[in-house]
Amino acid sequence: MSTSCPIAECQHCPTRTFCVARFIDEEKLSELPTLFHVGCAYHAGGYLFTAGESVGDQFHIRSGMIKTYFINSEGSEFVTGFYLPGEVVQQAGLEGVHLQSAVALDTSTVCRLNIKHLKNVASKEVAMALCEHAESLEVQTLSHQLNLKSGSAASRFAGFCTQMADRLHKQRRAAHHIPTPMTRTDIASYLGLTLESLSRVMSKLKTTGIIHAEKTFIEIKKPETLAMLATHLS
Amino acid sequence: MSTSCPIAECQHCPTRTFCVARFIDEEKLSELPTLFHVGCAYHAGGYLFTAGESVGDQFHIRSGMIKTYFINSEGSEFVTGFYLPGEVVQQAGLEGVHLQSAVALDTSTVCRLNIKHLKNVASKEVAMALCEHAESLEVQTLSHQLNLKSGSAASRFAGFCTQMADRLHKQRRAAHHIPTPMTRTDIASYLGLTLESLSRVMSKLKTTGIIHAEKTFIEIKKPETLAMLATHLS
DNA sequence: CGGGTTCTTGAACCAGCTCAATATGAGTGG
DNA sequence: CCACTCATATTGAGCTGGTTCAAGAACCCG
Repeated sequence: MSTSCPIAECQHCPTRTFCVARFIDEEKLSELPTLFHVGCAYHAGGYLFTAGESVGDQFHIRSGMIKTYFINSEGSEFVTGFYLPGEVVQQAGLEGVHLQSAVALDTSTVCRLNIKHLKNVASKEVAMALCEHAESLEVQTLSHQLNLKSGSAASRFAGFCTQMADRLHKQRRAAHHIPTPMTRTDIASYLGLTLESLSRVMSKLKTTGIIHAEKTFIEIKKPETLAMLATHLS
Repeated sequence: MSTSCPIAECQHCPTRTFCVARFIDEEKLSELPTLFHVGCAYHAGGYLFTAGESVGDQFHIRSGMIKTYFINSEGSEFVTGFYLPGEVVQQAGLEGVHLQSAVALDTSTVCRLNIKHLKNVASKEVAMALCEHAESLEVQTLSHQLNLKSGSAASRFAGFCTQMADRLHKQRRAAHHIPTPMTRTDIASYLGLTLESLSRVMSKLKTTGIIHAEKTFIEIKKPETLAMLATHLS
């Protein structure tokens, strides 16, 4: 149950309570330095991995923001997710080849955990931690899928905001202030909308005082109204 | 590498080459009977599990067809997948509570593998097999997500057909003949369309001779045209 | 202060939705 | 075996929200 991490940098790490490192046996701790790289730095536009590369690492975000996307057969980009500090970017299947690419939207630091080595020292607790990740990923995917299918443009955007707010809250950060280092085009793609539709929706929500939006952040003024918009499908 | 299964019923099982049972150590084989139930029968409308139940089993489909779905906050049903013989229905996170419900669309037989027991006898190979499942699930989810975002009604339906055809082919079955024990409403929900839109699309494809459709099956007449429709987003 | 990218706003159009009527088919009971 | 009933599927007509195309405004960075 000890959540203390042997490496000094980990003490203040936002992912400390999630990190699989907390499950590694005492006698295996010495292998940790070969197991992962702590706090790799990326600047905006830097790739964590690209589609087609073989899967090697699990990426724990410590600061900044990451977007994942893939390219369809016609060359258009489809954004599949945004990841906050404290969250983990990984392929659900930890084998094979990356299906997506992951890129830093901002200056970001990331811990890279080598999966192959991880498996060698893996205990049942580690396996369970990986399963937990998979589950929370699935929850996110399902709710996103629901959002894509059902909602109007406004409800999709509202859903995006409330989801981000929830995730920020989970990381002990201000839920009403959503940083947006990504472009509007990225958000639109994530929501399955055009840039213009998204822009219109945001304008309307701005004039009704539900949100305040600037280039680099969205501020939620009326969370309840937004939550209603998100669930009330119309 | 031995793929022989100790239980007689398994010899002709379509999931034999996927089944995690092939990785269980010889000395643990005796525990198999407590590990899973072979060939549970469900009739149309029978539930494998429902949302909210705690996750206990992994379901290997041997015959029939299964649909998974969930209900949103407003009570409408959203179909998330159809599963063929030889495929596996499971929660990606093998812990916690089911997020979705799974129901038989037809008379179906299913092997229920108890996950808790499975983990006790689990080897690294089993863990890897579970990861493989997770990966193929992710591939499916991503391509479905893409389909939902990008395509017209026709391309979504075409995507559905070609995906089903691929999966049937993978199970050594006639790829051009897709059994459809589900209702049109189910398919429409899966594709994020209304029943009427789907019906119109199917009618058009029928009159152009690309498919032939009856209540219980869809027959693909021109696979290439259909594949083109699926990828060519317009 | 340009020059490029990103974002906003407007106007026309169209794919898919809604509402509504009809058709088909499976199941039931006479 | 046929008639009735209910659920499911098809087809039509009009509407609407989101897209497309296009022009202009704001912003960033050298």
